[in-house]
Amino acid sequence: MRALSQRQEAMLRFIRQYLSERGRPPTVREIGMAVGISSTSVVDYNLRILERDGHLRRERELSRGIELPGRGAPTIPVLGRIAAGQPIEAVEDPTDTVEVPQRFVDGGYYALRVKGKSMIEDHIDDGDVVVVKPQDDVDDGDIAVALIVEEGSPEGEATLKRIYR
Amino acid sequence: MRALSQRQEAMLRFIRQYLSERGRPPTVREIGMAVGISSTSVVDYNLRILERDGHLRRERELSRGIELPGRGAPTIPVLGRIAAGQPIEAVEDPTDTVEVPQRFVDGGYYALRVKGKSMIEDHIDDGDVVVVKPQDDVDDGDIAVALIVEEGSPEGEATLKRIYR
DNA sequence: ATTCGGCCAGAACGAATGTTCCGAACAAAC
DNA sequence: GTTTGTTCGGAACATTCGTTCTGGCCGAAT
Repeated sequence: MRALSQRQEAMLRFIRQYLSERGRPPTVREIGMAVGISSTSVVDYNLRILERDGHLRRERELSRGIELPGRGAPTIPVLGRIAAGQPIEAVEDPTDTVEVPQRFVDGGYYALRVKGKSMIEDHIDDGDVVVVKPQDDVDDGDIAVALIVEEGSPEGEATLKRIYR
Repeated sequence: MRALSQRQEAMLRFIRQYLSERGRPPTVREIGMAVGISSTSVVDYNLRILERDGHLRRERELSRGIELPGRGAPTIPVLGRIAAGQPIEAVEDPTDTVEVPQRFVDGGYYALRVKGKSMIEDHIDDGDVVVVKPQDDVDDGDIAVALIVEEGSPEGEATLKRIYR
């Protein structure tokens, strides 16, 4: 681990800026163009150093295969589907996730995809994803996922409802 | 503008998910693989439809040249450099920007890159970017950008200081 | 002087990737 | 049935792009 050269600092700055402006990583040649390097081998050479020192990660043989650590919003999994009066469906796609603000990651929150337009008055449309916070007590007017545990139905049933009592 | 087919919906979902997980857009072939399309021409065909209907943008002849609208943190420009006891330098790179939380975009905030380690006790290091909120009155102990307007110096001078009085 | 390591340029190779062409299946309308 | 528009699959092509090879320059160490 050594100090970064001026060129390597410029490369890191450019990658950061390119990423936030364009939403995709730059290519080796784009980096070289930006920091005044004519040869792709030199860019590759310095990228290897930056990777060795932990300033970025690379996927080999992949176009634009540069990743900066600590980027991207955190995600939580979408555990199933929910609709008013319908049971929660099994998870269809285990890789289905949604981006959420940081405060949702460690609070036991989970997400469900809404099926149907029964909550359309609350701007919850078909296909929307609701982030659910488990809590025992609800206040009057809260929107809640009411879970009904039944015999023979290991998953139970759940509906999305506005609670009044 | 027509309703999206099931295939196009699946493509959009996959692109969104890939983007948030990997931090880069997928390739045409990766999209096809994910939604069960064997031919790249079919992916291209549907991507053109999605682009025509405004669901995404594409850069032609560019690998991973897919952009989703409304992505990425908002940015504000870095207007110059600042250092204790030194004048603000002219803007070197008009495309130099920093990502900021949403609340900074419309409050008149602007950003300056810090030169030197004179504020290192406040964890403001050389190369850091400070986001400045213009305000007339400062409280004791605030960190302020003090601007000194001079004759013959149209830009004025500014220093970064902690204010006590 | 010689050697060594760090840094660089130019060129070429091969894989990845976007684009295009051709033909076909299908449904709706006439 | 024929036509028309939409969607699709297979293949080929051209460009982009990551990697590698060869060699050169330069300062420090031997």
